[in-house]
Amino acid sequence: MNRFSIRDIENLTGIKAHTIRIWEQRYGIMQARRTVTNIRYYDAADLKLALRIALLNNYGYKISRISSMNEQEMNSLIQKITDKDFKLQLIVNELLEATLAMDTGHFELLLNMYLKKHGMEHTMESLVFNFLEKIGLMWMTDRLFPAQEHLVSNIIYRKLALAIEQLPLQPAQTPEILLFLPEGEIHDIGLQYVNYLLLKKGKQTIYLGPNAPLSEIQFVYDAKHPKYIYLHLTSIVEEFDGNKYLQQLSGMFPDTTIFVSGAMLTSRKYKASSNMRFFYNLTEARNAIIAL
DNA sequence: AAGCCCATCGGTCATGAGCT
DNA sequence: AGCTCATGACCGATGGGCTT
Repeated sequence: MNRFSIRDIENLTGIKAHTIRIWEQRYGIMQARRTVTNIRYYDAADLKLALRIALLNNYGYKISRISSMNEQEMNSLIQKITDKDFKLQLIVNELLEATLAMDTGHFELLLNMYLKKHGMEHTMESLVFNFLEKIGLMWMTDRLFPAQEHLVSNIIYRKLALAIEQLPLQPAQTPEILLFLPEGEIHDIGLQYVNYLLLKKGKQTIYLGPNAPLSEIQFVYDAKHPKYIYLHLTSIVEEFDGNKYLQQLSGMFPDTTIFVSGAMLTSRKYKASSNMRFFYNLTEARNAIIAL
């Protein structure tokens, strides 16, 4: 945990592992410590530096130039660059560093600054999802303590809840869309964000949230008769038979259009029933759902 | 301007060893 | 056994600088 392999660094920075080895060899940067069996490993401080180097390198700085800089030079150079994408990546990196350091104060400060400047939608779509993608990568490979992930996702969740709270109350009408995550799926920031967008558009929603068993869906459905159902599948648990689950769901609510999103749907074994619409990423799903 | 040389960068391949 | 990692050799693309 919080100890990274060269592959982790590759995934998080986008620099190929071999290139990292070559840079280390040729320029002496990103020096790794080694296990007793000579395998490279990196800590949070190494990752922080690697992210900076990757950022500058992507921006066009030659590695020979970067490797000749000391930390202060690098920092002042980074501060000078005003390119939008560069700034965004920089903040994503800072969020990542704050997460590893469990510096919730700094994390919230960064998030608040961005929210104030860009608003909820832009913050979620460009900053938060970008950040969550990297966090997800670390989470899936056990590079992050669950507590570290929880601390920061709670902050994001709180911002969303506050934004929802501040929306004007809608007059009661037929609920249009039921949102939930299946049992075992606990990461509902994306779902809550879709909920926020729908509410903002004046749609009625029923938000069942994460970890919702089918019996509960049935119960709520019978009482509220939503026009649409939306669910997102994030993490694939070994025991979870997605196809069987989706077929079951489709059979339970044959007259309701069911929207499903999640990267796992790209696998060929998943087939959408006639009342089901698949979306391979959250952005597509979001756009389709708010257009309802 | 065109041609050439050379350094730099980053990619592939082969090989041997570690990991699960 | 099959994947992952480390290393070295080599190769092609690029670009700066120099000569013709």
